[in-house]
Amino acid sequence: MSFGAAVHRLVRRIPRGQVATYGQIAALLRRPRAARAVGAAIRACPAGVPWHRVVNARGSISRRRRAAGMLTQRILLEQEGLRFRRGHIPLERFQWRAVK
DNA sequence: GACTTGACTAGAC
DNA sequence: AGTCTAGCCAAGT
Repeated sequence: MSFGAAVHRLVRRIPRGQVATYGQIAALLRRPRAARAVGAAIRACPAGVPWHRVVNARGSISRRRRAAGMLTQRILLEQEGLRFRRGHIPLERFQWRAVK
């Protein structure tokens, strides 16, 4: 199974109202230094994958080449009840605690 | 199969 | 507190 497919499978498990970080996803896949590659994988994720629940290590939305998607991500997260404080989501409260 | 490209990160200044 | 840097790694070309 490709790395990308593994990322998508894992992202689908993030519950509504919670978020995970790129580095966290990488670590869960036993590739602790592949955070960047996680971003690349999420860039092309299939429909149905809650890609918006993945944020950077500070709990904020990462910059893209084209900023359009950033607002979309924020809106989707707020629709799930998450609130931004000072430009970021407080991870201590809303980060997904994966079992594995 | 050799570059290039980032939706990354931790650390240094 | 804001920027910069150096590693990193899978995908795309």
